Amino acid sequence: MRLTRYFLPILKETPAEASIASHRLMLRAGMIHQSSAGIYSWLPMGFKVLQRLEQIVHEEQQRAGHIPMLMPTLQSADLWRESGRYDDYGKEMLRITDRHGRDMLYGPTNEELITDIVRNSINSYKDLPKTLYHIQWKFRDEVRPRFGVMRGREFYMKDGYSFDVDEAGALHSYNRHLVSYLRTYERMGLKAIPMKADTGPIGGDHSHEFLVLAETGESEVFYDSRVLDMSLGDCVIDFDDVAQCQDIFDEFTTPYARTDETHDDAIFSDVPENRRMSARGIEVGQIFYFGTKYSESMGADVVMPDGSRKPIEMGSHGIGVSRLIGALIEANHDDKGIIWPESVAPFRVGLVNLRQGDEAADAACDSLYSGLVKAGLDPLYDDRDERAGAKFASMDLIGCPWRITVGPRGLKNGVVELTSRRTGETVELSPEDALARCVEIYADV
RNA sequence: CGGGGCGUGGCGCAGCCUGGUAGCGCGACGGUUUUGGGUACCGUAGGUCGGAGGUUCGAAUCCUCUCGCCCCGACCA
Repeated sequence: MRLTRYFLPILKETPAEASIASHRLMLRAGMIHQSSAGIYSWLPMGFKVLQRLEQIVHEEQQRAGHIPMLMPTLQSADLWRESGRYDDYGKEMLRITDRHGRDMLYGPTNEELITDIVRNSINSYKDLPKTLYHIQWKFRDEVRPRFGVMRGREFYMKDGYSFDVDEAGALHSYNRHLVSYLRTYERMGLKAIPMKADTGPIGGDHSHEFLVLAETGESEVFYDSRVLDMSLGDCVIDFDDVAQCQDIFDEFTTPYARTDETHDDAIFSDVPENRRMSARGIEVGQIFYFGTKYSESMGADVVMPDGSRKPIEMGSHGIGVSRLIGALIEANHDDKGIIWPESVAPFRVGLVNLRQGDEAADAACDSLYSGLVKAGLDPLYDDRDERAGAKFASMDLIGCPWRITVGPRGLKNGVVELTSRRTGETVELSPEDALARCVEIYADV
């Protein structure tokens, strides 16, 4: 993309309403525009990042064997009356009446809808297990939306629902989700720690929240510093392998890691003192096995081999996709701007022409630009007639992980510069080598 | 839902207390200049001062109501 043809409304000054880094930087980098409290338009740059995250989530979900679909945002109140949640949910649920006076609502989540679909089409134990998911906009009418997309009223979320015959199957689904989430966050360059979560009125042991450590996080967390060293890395995972998923689950959930909701000082004190940490965290996902709460109240059951009927064992599992962008920026920025991890960068390489209009510089940039495009590196070419300082500042703000700088001075010696946004390190290379180096960097991203 | 704050050109703000018909910086536009980390200068355009009502000869400014937004807390993912 050539910057002169793009829509990137960069702000030089910080808008007054933004108090935390991610919100400030998203506004300044022209990623979002507030439409009303907790509701945002996603401008082209922000939308691009959102799509990158969405793509990773889709790939990892499908890798784990989960099936994509799409449910509507508007739902009928009748289904929610069946489950009993229409009255329980309170004012957070946005209620709407259509022209015929029917009660509708903007979905804050989709258990009822998916249970309705499944009960209509799944009748036998032979049809299970299944995990269906979608990525769709949700609305929760928060009392106090804040921090930009971190706590919006409208937000984009992947929510998946697992359906199993029995508890053992449901627990495998649960473990499988935990493993797939670990992979998902790792791919995004994020350290998200699974922490034992409160299961609320339904009870049970089986809920974990995934927390990204950040000073601006809304939850207080306590953990054994050992969790920070754990990663899946290149581990090959067979998501149908019950034992392997269980092992990974055990490995990652054994060290102490809890939010203030489930924190227990007595257990925490068993952690060696030098590893006992407390911090703040942003919740970017949650998995939950809740058994038959909805299948019983809504009559979703299957016929078993012996001819009896059994309510389906269910779980629901969510990743806050729009919130993740906030979390990513909180975890990856400096005073100049955003520092995108390679895997989620809206543009993978920034190309800066220091002397627009200079014949040699323009030609070198054009050639590099088409090379980068051909290599699938999705470059952003700053071809504005601006001074070097302004171009550098813009690139630093929007956070392209790599920047190729082209100017007459370097070209005289046959070189351009390749700079890492994260380290600031610069190397001089021939244009061909700079391109090759970028291809190499992104080879396995 | 309790507490606090703010609405004035696209953005950041001053003016309000002590009423006299709106100003600064950034940005935009036109020019000159400059050219490897947000260049300097000259000029131009752009505002029913969130809205409604009231007081007054006169309201951005005072009073009442209202809408919107932000922050702290409680709540929630």
